[in-house]
Amino acid sequence: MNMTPMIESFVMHFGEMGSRWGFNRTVGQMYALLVVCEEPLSANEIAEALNISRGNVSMGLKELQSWRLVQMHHVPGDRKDYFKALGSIWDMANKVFEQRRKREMDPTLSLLRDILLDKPANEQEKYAQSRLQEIHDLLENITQWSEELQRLSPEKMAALMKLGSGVGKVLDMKDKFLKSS
Amino acid sequence: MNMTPMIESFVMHFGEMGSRWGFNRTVGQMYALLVVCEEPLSANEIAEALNISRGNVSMGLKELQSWRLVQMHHVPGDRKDYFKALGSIWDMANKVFEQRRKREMDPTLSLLRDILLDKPANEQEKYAQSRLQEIHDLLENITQWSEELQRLSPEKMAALMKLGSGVGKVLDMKDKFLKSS
DNA sequence: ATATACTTTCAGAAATTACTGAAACTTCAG
DNA sequence: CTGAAGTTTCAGTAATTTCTGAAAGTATAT
Repeated sequence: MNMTPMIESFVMHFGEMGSRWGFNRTVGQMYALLVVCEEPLSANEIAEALNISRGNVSMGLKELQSWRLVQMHHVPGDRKDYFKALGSIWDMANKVFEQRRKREMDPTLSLLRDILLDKPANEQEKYAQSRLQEIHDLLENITQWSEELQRLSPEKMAALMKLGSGVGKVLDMKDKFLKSS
Repeated sequence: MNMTPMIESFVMHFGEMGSRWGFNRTVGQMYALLVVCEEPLSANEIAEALNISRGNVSMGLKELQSWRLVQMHHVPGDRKDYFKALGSIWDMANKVFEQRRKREMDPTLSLLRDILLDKPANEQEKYAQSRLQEIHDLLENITQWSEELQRLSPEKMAALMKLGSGVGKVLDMKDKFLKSS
């Protein structure tokens, strides 16, 4: 597995971005490589192509598998494990969103719920709770929304995407529609 | 400025989350503190409350100001600068989304555009480009969407949020509406 | 001008996070 | 059962990121 310059530039870039998207550099590179390669790759091929240690590849693949972004493949008559990116790009985006929601919102939401159950002890806490309530409501809304979006069929998702700058219009439409019925 | 246990637990948690949300721990703590405090705080008060260095506070405030999440305040007859969280919670979420979009999607989008302008040199690159095209389209859609959402008025935003699990229904409605007109 | 009260900068220390590679483990064919 | 071919783990090291604090900078009142 040797990468053409085009593929290499993408793989390296994806590695850099990886850290911003919630996985580390090498995991990002590994995933990028598997996405652009049509045929499955063995762990050794990955390590070689990316020039990283075999152990690191093993851990990275484990992580990608736990996120269901990558699938193991067995080639008959070969003892090696082969790996391939799983699902459509939209699936992968979904997975990333889901992971991030779990790590970035759920813990905060649960802390906020706890705090909001307490009685405010003074004026300062009273004000604080009112702000926390706002944050809580917002996070809960975003969570619900993203769960809803995930449940949407790919076709509906595509329709929603295509709506693009028409979201506002649809809201208006909804009002009209409700009134007229 | 001494924090009650309730406030402290939120501030500390927000600090931990901060790193996941794109700013570092102390910046997260500082912002959390300013959000729950009704009256503006001076840089020294912040440093003292959070037990971090004065220099760090200065850098953090600079960052928060550059994101327009925090506003400087001058109290007449006092030479100190005072700081206060700016805008509604929704504004702040918007800022965070915008920042992240800039850091997490724009660079990738621009790289992908460049790569997709090149002619594929072989079958391997042909396949790679088809996957990259998918990623490109998805990112472009998400970008457009989020820009659209940002442009929406707070009221429409609220309406959209309240829609919650009704997104699917609105899509159906849109079809019906289009047909009937 | 100078003292004072405050803010900012930045080199280096500390803390965190990621990576390596050798050793332990697993699996399977003969 | 043994050894070959493969995988995983994890202690130690490397790289990166964050934080400190002392020094330099700025503004104002007198």
